[in-house]
Amino acid sequence: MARIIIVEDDSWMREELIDILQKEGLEAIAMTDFHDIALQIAALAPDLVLLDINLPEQSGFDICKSLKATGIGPILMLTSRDKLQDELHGLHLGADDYLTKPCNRDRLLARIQNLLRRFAGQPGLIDGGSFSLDPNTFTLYKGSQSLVLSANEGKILLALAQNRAEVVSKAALCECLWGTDQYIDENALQVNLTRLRKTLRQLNLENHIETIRGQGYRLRRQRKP
Amino acid sequence: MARIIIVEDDSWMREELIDILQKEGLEAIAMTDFHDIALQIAALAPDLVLLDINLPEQSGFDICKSLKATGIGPILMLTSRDKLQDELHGLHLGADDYLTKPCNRDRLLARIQNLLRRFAGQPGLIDGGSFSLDPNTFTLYKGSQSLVLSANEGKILLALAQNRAEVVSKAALCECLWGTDQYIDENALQVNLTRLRKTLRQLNLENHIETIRGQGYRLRRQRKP
DNA sequence: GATTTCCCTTACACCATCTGTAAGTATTTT
DNA sequence: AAAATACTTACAGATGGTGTAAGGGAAATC
Repeated sequence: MARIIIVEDDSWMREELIDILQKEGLEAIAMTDFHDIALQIAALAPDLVLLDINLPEQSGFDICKSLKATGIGPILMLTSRDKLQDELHGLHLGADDYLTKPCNRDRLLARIQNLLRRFAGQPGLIDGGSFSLDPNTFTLYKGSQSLVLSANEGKILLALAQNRAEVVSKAALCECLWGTDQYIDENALQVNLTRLRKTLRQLNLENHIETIRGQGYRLRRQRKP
Repeated sequence: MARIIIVEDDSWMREELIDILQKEGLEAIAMTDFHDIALQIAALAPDLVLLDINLPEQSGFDICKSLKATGIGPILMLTSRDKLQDELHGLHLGADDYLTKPCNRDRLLARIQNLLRRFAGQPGLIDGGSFSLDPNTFTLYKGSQSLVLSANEGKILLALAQNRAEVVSKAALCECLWGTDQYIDENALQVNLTRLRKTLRQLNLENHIETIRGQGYRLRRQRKP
């Protein structure tokens, strides 16, 4: 369950936000403005921070800055519509998204889900040496080219890329594909490996999966690091 | 073709970057550091800015700040590995991604493509009233739920959402589906509409597409704005 | 060098999804 | 009531992902 911290001084608005989030099964923690709030927030390790920009003590922008300095996840800023233009440049500096108040409930939730999704995949691409792999979408990047792998291809390549230059056993790969409870066939793995190799060839990634007879497979080290 | 502006004072590095980008079919424009560079960059309307952080005149971070203030697209920062820690907090404040020098060519390109992709979809979600629609992926958001529409469903809903509360003619929707050159069938449109309505029901979006007999269809105005 | 063991490839069938066609039903208008 | 318009359902083709099965190939072993 995603944990969301709300920083908002208007009590009515605050309650409304909590209500909206909790009804969607999100963990909502509300805070009012106070000194050193950024550290407190960071300690709670939220998945997202909902930050009002009009706070009495300090500007939401300052908090945003502090939060980002601690490496905290996505920040969604709230601002009133009539002040939008004044503050837009500030928002762009730190926030990951912003929304004007009053805001549509579903719009707010959509943005939140969007941000959670976007940041769920951090720390981002897996480095496979001569290519990169998005572990969430199984999108494979090489140079300016990219393609989306099928589920099975993605699982295998991810397992190999996560243990780069290490041998990964067939059993381990089978587990990646079908879990522990279900055992399909080592031949099925073999077929999927062939398919993956064929797909890799589309991006000129030939001979990148090395066979270690009797042990398993591993990614060949890249040519030029 | 994506236009990328490079801000880098080291001539060797600059040429290398230009070379890498151009070989990938990207439009590369290189600039060295000078006063008011941000305005010049903004005038070129780049799709991405590749920004070195160690510049003689001013810090890359300042440029980043100025660029973001003008609403310029994604910024990818370059920093040398040994100064990474010193500057990480700065990068987080403005840049959309960062990379350490020296960097792997493919890794650089992968990041660039990633950013271009991420920002291609701006300004983001289409507001459909009681739902939101990502016009690029045809992902439909309502509350915390979401699902991915098929291509045809997405095209229809997008056309309706873009003209919210306006009647969209069948002919216009047909054009959205199959273009001007190919005319399939109004019945085919009808079937796809039924399918879209059925899919919308999965998110409890009932009766959201209104039929205007003899004219076309329109999105019903949302209940609570 | 022959045999065995392991690895690889190919072709097939199944399933799911998306799609247009066609026929029939329901609703509104005249 | 009849006609026009809108809707629903079922069907078939196309595509893509998947496991199965059978056979070819390469490497190790004897």
